[in-house]
Amino acid sequence: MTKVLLIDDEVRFARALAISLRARGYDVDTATTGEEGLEQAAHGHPDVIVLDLGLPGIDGLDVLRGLRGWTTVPVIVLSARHGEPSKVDALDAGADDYVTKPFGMDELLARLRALLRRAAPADDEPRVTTDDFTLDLAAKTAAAADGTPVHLTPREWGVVEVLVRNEGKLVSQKQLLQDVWGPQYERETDYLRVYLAAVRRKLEPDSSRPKYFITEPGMGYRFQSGR
Amino acid sequence: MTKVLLIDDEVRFARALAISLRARGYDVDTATTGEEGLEQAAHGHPDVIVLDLGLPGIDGLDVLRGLRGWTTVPVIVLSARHGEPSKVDALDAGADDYVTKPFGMDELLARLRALLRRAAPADDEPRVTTDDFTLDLAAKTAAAADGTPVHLTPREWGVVEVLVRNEGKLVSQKQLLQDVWGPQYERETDYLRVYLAAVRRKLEPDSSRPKYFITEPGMGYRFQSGR
DNA sequence: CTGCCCCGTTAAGGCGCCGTGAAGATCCTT
DNA sequence: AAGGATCTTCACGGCGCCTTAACGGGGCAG
Repeated sequence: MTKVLLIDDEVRFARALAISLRARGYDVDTATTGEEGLEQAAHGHPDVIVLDLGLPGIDGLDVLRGLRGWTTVPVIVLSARHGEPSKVDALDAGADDYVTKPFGMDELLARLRALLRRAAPADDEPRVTTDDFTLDLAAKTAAAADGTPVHLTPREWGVVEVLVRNEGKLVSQKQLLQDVWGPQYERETDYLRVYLAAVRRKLEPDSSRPKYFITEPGMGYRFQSGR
Repeated sequence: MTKVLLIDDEVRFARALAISLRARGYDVDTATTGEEGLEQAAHGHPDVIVLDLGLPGIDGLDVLRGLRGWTTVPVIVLSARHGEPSKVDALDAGADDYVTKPFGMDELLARLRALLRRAAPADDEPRVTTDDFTLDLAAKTAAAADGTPVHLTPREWGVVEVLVRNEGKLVSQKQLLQDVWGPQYERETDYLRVYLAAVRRKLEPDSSRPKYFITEPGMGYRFQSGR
């Protein structure tokens, strides 16, 4: 299900929007401050973010920049300001769209659809098969070669998913930590050692000699399916 | 260069916009009817299309649908109509953005930038191939001519990456040390000798007679891909 | 011819990084 | 409130990478 993160301090408006979104089959997270928004963005992995610029505390643009430091998730900015400079600033700070209040709910939803259509293109096979196991990224299920299901915890899935989506490519420790745990965890390399060990124990035929989840010392990790 | 196709029948407006775009380094094609626009879209391979809905003849929405039948090129729709239904229709017909006239030129340009940023992350392969080896800088993989993988350590990758990104150009020892080891190491020329030797041993067919990683005595090093 | 500078080569030492097991903390369900 | 599953934190041992040093060769100038 598509998950929308809504960052807005106007509770009444946010609630109305959340209801509209849920009625149309979206999953909705909400945050009422910039800090909370950044936190939830890292934690909840939304598919799109709706960000109101008129937040108390942190400036909305700083929230946007904080997001863009580590993620390319699509962002629609809402604002009561009509001034053109603020539009340009927001768009150049990394926003994908900018909607001025007041606006029609239907328009916002249409812009959401347009953005999701663009940003989530040809979702090719979220399915990976090797000689020793099968992964279905969409269904979040894993199975050994003989078909017996393998259970992975959420963190383990996070690690596996990032690596598999970058099959063959090296994923730096920093990027892996940012994608799975969030931007403020980029130094916790301990986690990676522990979770790579867990993933290997569950998926590799010989976890002491990994075939699929390869360590590149000092750089990061790599998933390779064949060979 | 980024090419913009501008489909608009208001000649004065189109001309002004074209001038603004060209001044900012875009390549601009123009069309004044829907038919011409479809023709040019097929013929000119634009990177983004700006489409005015208020065209004579063919309805603007039909132009949009005609485009979406065969291409996913980003489209920004312009319109004088303020009605919300038309926005929703256009966005659902495949438009990526919808701007209502009158609007500021800066806003349109900012929306153009945002859209291009999202739609064209088509990072062309950062891949280098020679007769004796291939390098994939993004994936951080190296392979010999016969396909057998070659393992490079982080420092070795650092050296190779700086030299390859400056293909053909001389890179001074100081710059190489600063880029790979950091500014405080700019005098440690010992490192370069050791690591160039390692890189050559792993990549050059005859490491005693380098073809690719050339020493310029007293100055620095150079990577050349052919000959 | 000879001394110097610069570069290539090799090897050894030490340290940082990684894998592993386990225990405490935290979250979630019953 | 209790129990299990999951996440975080820590310490230890081993291996690979980085650093450092020593030696030899080639080019150049005196």
